[in-house]
Amino acid sequence: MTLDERKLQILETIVREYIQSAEPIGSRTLSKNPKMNISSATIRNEMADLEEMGYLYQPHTSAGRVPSGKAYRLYVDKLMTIMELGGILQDEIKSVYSTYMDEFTEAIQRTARLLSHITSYTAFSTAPQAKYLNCKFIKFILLEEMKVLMVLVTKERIVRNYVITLSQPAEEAALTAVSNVLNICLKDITLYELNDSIMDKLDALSEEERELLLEIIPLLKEILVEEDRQKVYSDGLDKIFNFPEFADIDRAKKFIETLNHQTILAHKLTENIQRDLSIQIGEENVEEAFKDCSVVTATYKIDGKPIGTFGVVGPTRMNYDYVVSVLDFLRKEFNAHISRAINNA
Amino acid sequence: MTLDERKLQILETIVREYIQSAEPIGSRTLSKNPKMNISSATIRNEMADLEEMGYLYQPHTSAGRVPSGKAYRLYVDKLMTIMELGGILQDEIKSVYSTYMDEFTEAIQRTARLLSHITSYTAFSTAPQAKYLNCKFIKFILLEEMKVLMVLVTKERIVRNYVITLSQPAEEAALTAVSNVLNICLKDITLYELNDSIMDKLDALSEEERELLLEIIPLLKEILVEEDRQKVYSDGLDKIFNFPEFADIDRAKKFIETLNHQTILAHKLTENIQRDLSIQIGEENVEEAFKDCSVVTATYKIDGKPIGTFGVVGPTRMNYDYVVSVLDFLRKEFNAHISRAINNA
DNA sequence: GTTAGCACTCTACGTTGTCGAGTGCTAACG
DNA sequence: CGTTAGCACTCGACAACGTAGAGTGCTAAC
Repeated sequence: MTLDERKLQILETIVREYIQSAEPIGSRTLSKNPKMNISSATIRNEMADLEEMGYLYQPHTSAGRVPSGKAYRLYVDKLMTIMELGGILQDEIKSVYSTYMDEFTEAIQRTARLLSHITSYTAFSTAPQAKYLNCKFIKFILLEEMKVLMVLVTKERIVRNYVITLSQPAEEAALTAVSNVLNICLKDITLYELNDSIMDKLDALSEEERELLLEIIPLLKEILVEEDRQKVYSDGLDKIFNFPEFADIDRAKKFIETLNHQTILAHKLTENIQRDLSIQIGEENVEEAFKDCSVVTATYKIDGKPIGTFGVVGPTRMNYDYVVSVLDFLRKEFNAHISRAINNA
Repeated sequence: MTLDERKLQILETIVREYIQSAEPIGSRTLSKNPKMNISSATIRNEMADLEEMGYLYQPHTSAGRVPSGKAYRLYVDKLMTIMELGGILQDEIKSVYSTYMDEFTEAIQRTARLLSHITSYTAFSTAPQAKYLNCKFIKFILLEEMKVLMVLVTKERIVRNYVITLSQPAEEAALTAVSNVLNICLKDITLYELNDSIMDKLDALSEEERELLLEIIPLLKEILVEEDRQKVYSDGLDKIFNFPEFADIDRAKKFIETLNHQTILAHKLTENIQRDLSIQIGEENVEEAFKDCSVVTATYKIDGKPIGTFGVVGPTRMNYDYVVSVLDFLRKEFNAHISRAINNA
């Protein structure tokens, strides 16, 4: 059996209507649709075929049909149309990014809020992974004899602080010397790329300074690992309650639980960081709580390199056309915003 | 009618049992309680009195009785006993604070997690209010010609960064001079107390430096206001689903919505910051979503001054004895932890 | 190949009846 | 006079039952 033109059209209509109504679609309802000028009996036959092919299923005998994950996948891959966002919406998004944001973190948090607001789904965003960030410079501030505050500023204007505990007292001057060496080595590379080339520079340092540097380098690497437990910001957790499929309290509980689990979420959001847009539908999600959800994410980039993501999660019955359109627009706006921020610098 | 000894005992038993079972308590059930050696008929009479006095009510005619807010209030004020925590629990709490935490923010976030974990209620904690923090020092780092990164370190070992945009280019040396003046003026006082005394020091500065300082001071004050939109960390949002009174999806939605509202929450948590422990029961809460919840908060202090809070929220049918015991212990441990951190410095 | 018609299925929903827990009232008891 | 046993009554929870309506699959006719 093949998916001919008519079957496709029927399937598309079912998906569209079901996304709207959340109610199983029956043959009679469908035949009333102005686009359909075939009888309900014919549609019944076609629907039976589509069910056999795995695109539809019935919650129970004598109910209408509901699209399966396979149907949504087909819809998303072949039938969906990305539309241009309305001017008002475009303006709203742009205005968020027009007020200049000094703090990158703030921009990424606001993006989650904006996203949830305009899509009415639960949204989230991830802070950039440390390994992808380009150092601008490192500065050390002596807090106490054995404690040093390291301030790390990246090209993307992300500021991070780390308190480092040393094994022996350090002096202000030595710290300055060490930071100078580090700043030269790290110029325009990521912390991740910091390699042994730094050893060449050791000659310029005094014995004491060298020891200090050798103590600090492993700590830098440690921070990297630490940081990979990535921060995730979410917004609109309550939005999930607007969907009848989550009226069941157990399901809602599982959902909220999972969304509060930073580690799971961080992994979920970055597994497709290589793609500009990624859509995962129902069973395609490995996480138990997302098996009846769809997750759509977009990747943001710096200098063409993907460094973080944002996205929404909602029922599989998601308004994919709209969500994808919004995410694609937002992705471009956000990239533009970052690049403005960096080049302004 | 007066609350005699027997009425009190009956009321106490009802509260205790209802907290356990979440089911209305009937006279027969109560008469079976070993502590009660009066018949169910007598209890019925007493219950009728207690209802008339406003301590109990019936969900419907032929149901048992349920404690009112007034009953919980009486229970909490007069009948409850704070117990000593079990040794294992004490150890668990202490171990969290024994690993030295460099970042204050981390400690406060972990406290929320710990609290939710050991009480099984939704927990939260607030970061300290900027106005209560004691400056240790301020440092400026020149990012670009017109942009300065201000690093603020407090005695409590809280590190904050702010990017400041200047009206005209600044030089490294001028920034150092300005930070020196500020560091002297702010020594051991809070940002909030920063007053005009600073004007006396202006003589020591060059014209250029003076202008810079005058530009930075208002920004400092602005940060103060900004910061008063206080950060709140929460944990165990999903815990609320464990209570049958929140099985209703609308109620759960309202709850999650409110808990995601930083501003409301921040206000809620700090309104009783002057008290070591505060308990708000049901209708005593002004927030709509908390009208059938109880909120218990504890205040943490530095040098005897209250600077922030943490606490839990759950159904009015809350295990007050346990929660208060935990919060009181945690409060003391946390205070001790902070004071260790500061004095170690 | 398409459609009308029909018997069939299953859920949602309202009705009805029963059970049990709990109450208030009254009368009797110590 | 406070306490208690007894009794009639109330009400929600729950199961059983019946009906309405939406939808299906199959068959026969177009």
